[in-house]
Amino acid sequence: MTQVVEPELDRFERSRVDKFESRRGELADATLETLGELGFARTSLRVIAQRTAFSHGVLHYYFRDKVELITFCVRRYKEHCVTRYDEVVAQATDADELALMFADALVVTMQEDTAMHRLWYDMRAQAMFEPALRPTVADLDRQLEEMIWRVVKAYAVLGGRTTAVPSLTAYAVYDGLFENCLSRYLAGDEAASDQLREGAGWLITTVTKA
Amino acid sequence: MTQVVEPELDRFERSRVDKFESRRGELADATLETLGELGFARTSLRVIAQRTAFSHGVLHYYFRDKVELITFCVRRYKEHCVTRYDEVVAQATDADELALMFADALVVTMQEDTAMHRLWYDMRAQAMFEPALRPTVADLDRQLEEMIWRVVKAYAVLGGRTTAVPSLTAYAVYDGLFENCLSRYLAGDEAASDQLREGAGWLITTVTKA
DNA sequence: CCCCGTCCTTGACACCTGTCAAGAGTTTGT
DNA sequence: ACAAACTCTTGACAGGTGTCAAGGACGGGG
Repeated sequence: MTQVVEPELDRFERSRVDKFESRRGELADATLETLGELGFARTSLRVIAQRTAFSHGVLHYYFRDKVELITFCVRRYKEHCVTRYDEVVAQATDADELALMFADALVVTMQEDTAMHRLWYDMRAQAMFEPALRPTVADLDRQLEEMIWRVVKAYAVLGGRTTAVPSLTAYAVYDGLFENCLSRYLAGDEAASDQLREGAGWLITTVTKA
Repeated sequence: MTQVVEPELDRFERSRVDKFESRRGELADATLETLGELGFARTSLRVIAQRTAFSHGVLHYYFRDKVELITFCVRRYKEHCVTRYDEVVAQATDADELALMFADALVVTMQEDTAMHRLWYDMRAQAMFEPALRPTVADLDRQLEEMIWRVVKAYAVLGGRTTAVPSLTAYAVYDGLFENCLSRYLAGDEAASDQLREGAGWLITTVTKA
């Protein structure tokens, strides 16, 4: 009996859950888009809903409250960007090539995913005031640190070098460079991209040593 | 006639203006305190006034609107911190001493002026979304860059070295390190101070070269 | 003494926020 | 075809926001 009925229910249940999750994702994407454009403080549920085919009430059908919606969005965003440079690491055959490809990848993502990066820096700043955001931010920060560290280690291995600083420090300086350039890029500074490229190239030689 | 009356009026006018400016400063200090504690998004005029001896209406007597209040506060804050390390530069007699004193000064200000630094990072993130804030933030950013650059140049001169990167890059990496450590310090990470000290010591040797 | 300018309070305004209950509309199972 | 479950809309709520006009309190000059 259970062998016959349960799979039926499972399939059924799964499709229902899938649909639910799919709509959650749809709403989360609209939320991310709005957050990236307006920033944390200026984004309201009504404005988010305005960018979907639905009305503002639907957000409370799919998410308990604003906090759950936003944490869901951040986790979704995380998956998009936390392995961004892994294929660069995989493809590069020597240290110099890796350095160039990595610097280029940084520039490209700064130019293409500008709004999402800006949102990330906004969220991290908000986390300094709102302890509720800290676990999520700290988790994402750690993953970004590991991502940078994979690049640095790969560069060291390919170039026969060793790392010169802890991964935390390496991440911090790369992040500072990126944030600085992003800020200038947003303000219309044409030189920001080149500064990022050159800064990244210089950094990878200094966080490692012969 | 004019020689007699005008100075009287001037003195009179000056004392009136002085009182006005003094109260503006008083209100701005309360505003800064509140901003540092609550952050940009969560600070309202009523909460600010609650921290003074006055009611919320007084803010519109001394400031045209919220934007003028906040820009006034930021310029006031700027003066406090933009020459913070100049005496370190003046006192140090050799490169190693300068490096140690600078690193210590960074740690001390992170620990003592935590709220103000947090506010600064908040404001800079908000400026990415609000073009109205960008001129003020860009101006302060440039002054901070110059402040760091004075330290780096002094280190280079004392140690018989030359600078290895543009001042923009030097500032960006120092800033990234500081922001990262501040964030961890706020979250209660005991190691943040040491990480900042060591990171700063390492950085000053890498943004210069023999 | 009274008046007038300065300083500050009070109370209101229009608007926006997150939240949620009540109920439509739609799909699904029987 | 009927009923039940799911999906979504509507409208309201309590509270918060920046802003400003009206007016009270105070103090020095006529």
